[in-house]
Amino acid sequence: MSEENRRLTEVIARLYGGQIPRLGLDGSASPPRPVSPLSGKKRSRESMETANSCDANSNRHQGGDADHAESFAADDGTCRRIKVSRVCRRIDPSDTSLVVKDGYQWRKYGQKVTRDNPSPRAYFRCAFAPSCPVKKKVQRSAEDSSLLVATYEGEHNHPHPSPRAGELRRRRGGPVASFRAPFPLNFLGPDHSRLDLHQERGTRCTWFKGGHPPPPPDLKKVCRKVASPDFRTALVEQMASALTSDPKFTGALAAAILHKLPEF
DNA sequence: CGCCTTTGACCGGCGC
DNA sequence: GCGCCGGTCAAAGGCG
Repeated sequence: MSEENRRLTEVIARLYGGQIPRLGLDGSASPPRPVSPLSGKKRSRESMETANSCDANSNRHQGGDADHAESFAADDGTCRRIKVSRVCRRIDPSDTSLVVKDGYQWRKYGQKVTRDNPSPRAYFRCAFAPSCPVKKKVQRSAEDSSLLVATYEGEHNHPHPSPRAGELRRRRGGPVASFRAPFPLNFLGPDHSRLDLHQERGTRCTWFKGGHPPPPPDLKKVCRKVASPDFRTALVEQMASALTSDPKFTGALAAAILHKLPEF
């Protein structure tokens, strides 16, 4: 039996060896492909080991904020394959939330303490589309508690929601919502006209000129103005200024930089 | 009120 | 056959 297992393992390794594509950090390099859902509740441990084969790679790059590796796991001995990818992120060791922000919406359906790691492993399903087969496991690295390892199984069968859309989506009551930015969302353009994005919920952003009540906005004009290099430069400068003048932001930035510095 | 998280129970594969 | 273990379910409580 074990001999047969060994031979099967070799066959699988030959079949899938060299077919592991590399993606960018956001995993967006390949278009979404339909993926067959896991048949039954479990996958074989052999498949899991295949999926985890990139561990060494991931841990080798702990200096970075995130690492990404990817593999395919065979399912039920058929030719169907499940895309498995891993993402490592460095987080605050005191942060126990087990949340890896990737732009998608996830619904937690379980948490378990595993044998090989004292920190709990959280199980998430994609909540953006009910039929989406993608699952995510998040667990702190056993060696480095400041390293969060997210394992993605399967591929999304829906377009990637914009990062903001993911955050904006309300917990209930429909897909549209407002969000509170950490800095004022009204900008002075190079000609001292003002774009005010800090509106009440349900209203569109409007364009102020000279601080007077706005005329009905001409959306095309607004878009042209926002797209102009002058306005974008002014926008970046004001955003940078707003961020750097916020003591909370500079404090967090300093802490993040200190965290990255090697210890001597 | 409805959605989300938590958490103990349960299920099924695997090794002995 | 039994126990271990990872993964999933689902009831209960929390929260906005």
